[in-house]
Amino acid sequence: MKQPRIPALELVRNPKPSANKGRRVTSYDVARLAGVSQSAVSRCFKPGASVSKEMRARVMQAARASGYQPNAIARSLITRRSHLVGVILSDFTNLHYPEVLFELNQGFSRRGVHVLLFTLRHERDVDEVIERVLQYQVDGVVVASTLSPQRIDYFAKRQIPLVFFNRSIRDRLVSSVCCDQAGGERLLVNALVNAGHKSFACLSGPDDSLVSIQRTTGARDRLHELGFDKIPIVQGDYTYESGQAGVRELIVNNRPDAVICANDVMAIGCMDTLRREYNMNIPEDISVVGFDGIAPALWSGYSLTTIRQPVRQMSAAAVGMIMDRVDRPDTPAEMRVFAGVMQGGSSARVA
Amino acid sequence: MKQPRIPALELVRNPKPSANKGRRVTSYDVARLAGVSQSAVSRCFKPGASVSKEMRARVMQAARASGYQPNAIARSLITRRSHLVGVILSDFTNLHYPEVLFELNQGFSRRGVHVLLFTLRHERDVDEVIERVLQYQVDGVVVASTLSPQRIDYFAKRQIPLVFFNRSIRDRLVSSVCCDQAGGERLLVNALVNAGHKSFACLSGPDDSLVSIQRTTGARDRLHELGFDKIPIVQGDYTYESGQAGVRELIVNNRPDAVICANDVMAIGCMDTLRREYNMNIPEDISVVGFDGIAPALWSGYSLTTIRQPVRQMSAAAVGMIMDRVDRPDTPAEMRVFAGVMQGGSSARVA
DNA sequence: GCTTAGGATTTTATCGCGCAAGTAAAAATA
DNA sequence: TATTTTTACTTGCGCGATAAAATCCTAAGC
Repeated sequence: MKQPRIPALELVRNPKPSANKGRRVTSYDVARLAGVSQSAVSRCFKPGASVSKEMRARVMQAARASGYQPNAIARSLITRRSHLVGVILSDFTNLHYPEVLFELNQGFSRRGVHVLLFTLRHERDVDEVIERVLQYQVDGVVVASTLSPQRIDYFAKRQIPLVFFNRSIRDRLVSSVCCDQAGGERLLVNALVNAGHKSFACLSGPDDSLVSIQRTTGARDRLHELGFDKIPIVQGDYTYESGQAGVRELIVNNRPDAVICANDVMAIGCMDTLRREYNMNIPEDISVVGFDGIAPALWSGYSLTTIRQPVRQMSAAAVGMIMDRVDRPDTPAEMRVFAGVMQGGSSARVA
Repeated sequence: MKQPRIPALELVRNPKPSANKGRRVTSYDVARLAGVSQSAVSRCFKPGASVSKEMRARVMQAARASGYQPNAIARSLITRRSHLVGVILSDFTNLHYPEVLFELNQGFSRRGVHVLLFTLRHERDVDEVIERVLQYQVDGVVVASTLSPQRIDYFAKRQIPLVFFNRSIRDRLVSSVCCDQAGGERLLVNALVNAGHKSFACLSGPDDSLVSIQRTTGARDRLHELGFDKIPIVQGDYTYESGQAGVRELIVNNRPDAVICANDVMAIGCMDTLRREYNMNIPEDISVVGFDGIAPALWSGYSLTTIRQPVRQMSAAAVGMIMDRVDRPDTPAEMRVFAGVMQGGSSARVA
């Protein structure tokens, strides 16, 4: 049975075209204004669609006149592509993360994808946050935190691209972009040992941080290989203050001639404390090395010897991996490990 | 020829409930699993809806079993509330912005609203970026950049809440949250003058930055009031390097005994250069002051005397203003100006 | 010259993405 | 029976994909 043409639907939709205060302008409005069908408007906004020149001109003019902008939300419902990605980071006190976020955002933005940002106060909040991310039908998720295996399974089953940033999972291979933490530490240790340092100490991050463990054990293992045993390790939490507190403890108990810090911010805390509270000269009296390569490490007041993570390349890789898997969902998981590069400074005597 | 009605719609929708690989779970799926209607499922996820205990339990169990999460995109289409806000910031090299972003994100997150992040390479890109933000039907926009009057009109007409962060518009009152830039500079100048400084110099930000203009003219005007004329001003761009370059120029040409920097990062660049290149003691030989109160200003290596912007309060205010206007669109525009607080350090002799 | 078949192109009509609001109906309670 | 709670049905948010219809173009045929 044939439906009769729906009468005057347009009038019902928008009783007074002039009084659309606060109302959104839809493609119907533009269609009516241009005297064409709604789908014609739709095709005009889709690159590569077959539209005649006159039609496109007329529609575009009507669109401009009415201030029409396609509704990305409605569009994503039908295309099943939101052009949204979730980025989940822990905190910003570690100055490394803002740099990562900036690069990720730039990378996605260039591809017409937008970043939905989530920051965690504690890594254990991640599961609750993930649920909220997923409700927005993001095209993918970049996460700098660990996830439960069930959660990872869920992503796999739903075929939602997921890339870990500087995290990897023991049991299975998941897509991730990492910096070679242990390798970086080995570079630092080699340089310190070659320069004649004899007693070492480590300042680690929080013990639920995999990155911290990788770095600290990387350094310790290499020291063991080179014949240095019983390396004292003090635990910090990546903050400046914990760098200060940690080095005080080390100075009192161990008086090392090289302090290996699990990140730059703590290394900077160390340096300030060594100079101002213990009147030590760096690197003559003691060497300090960090990890990350944050901007302040380059400030001439510190000139920190550290391992710079190639943040730009790593971010570009993460973006690329997400987008590849968006286009072809069966792309297999891949781990990409980037070498950190030693950034010579003057906070350590190195060979 | 007329198509026959598609039969067995549910079966077409999801041929094999068990094999829904990659397919989204919808409220229909949950409804079928729980043996209820789709609207019942919908109401179970709406707080305050009238649903019997047994029904809710059954639905929730089915939801859990199938891994159902409501589709926020589809929901927002009908409710006209996306629970998304756009945050537009310029760059991250100024370490102040990550702090702002973090606080904004926390504030919105607590209210169940999510941040869509946009960063500008140049402030002039803002119009293009705004269009993309609006396509996502954001509930509001927080922007730390200037906007054209037409664009502001557009927001007003569409009744989209818009709050400027540390920007205000000359011609009309728009909703904004600001720090009292000039007032902060006056505090600094007063303290410097009282401590006996005689020759001053300013290091400004880029000349398209309203904030920089407000700060630098604020300082200069107060100096004029106190009888100090002809204050040399060197222009920087808020970066560490421009702080270094700027102070070199000042030392060669003017040799001031107090340098007033338009932000902390430049002030830090100044300090490092004065100490390392000119062997000067701070604050004995020269005083340096900044503005913002970023975390590194508190590092004991700098202990910068500066004006701390109350970032947390300002962000909370911005969040509140957006949300108020979301709930009641006719809330009038309001400008909230927060006092910066002087953060005593040891980078300047102050009274 | 005009007409028309046949194909290529453009345009229109319809449907549904997933959900929630409104309304009508049914069940439970007073 | 009258009232309240709970449930089911229908519709439409705004748009894009699809298929159907309309239009245009070309060239053969008279």
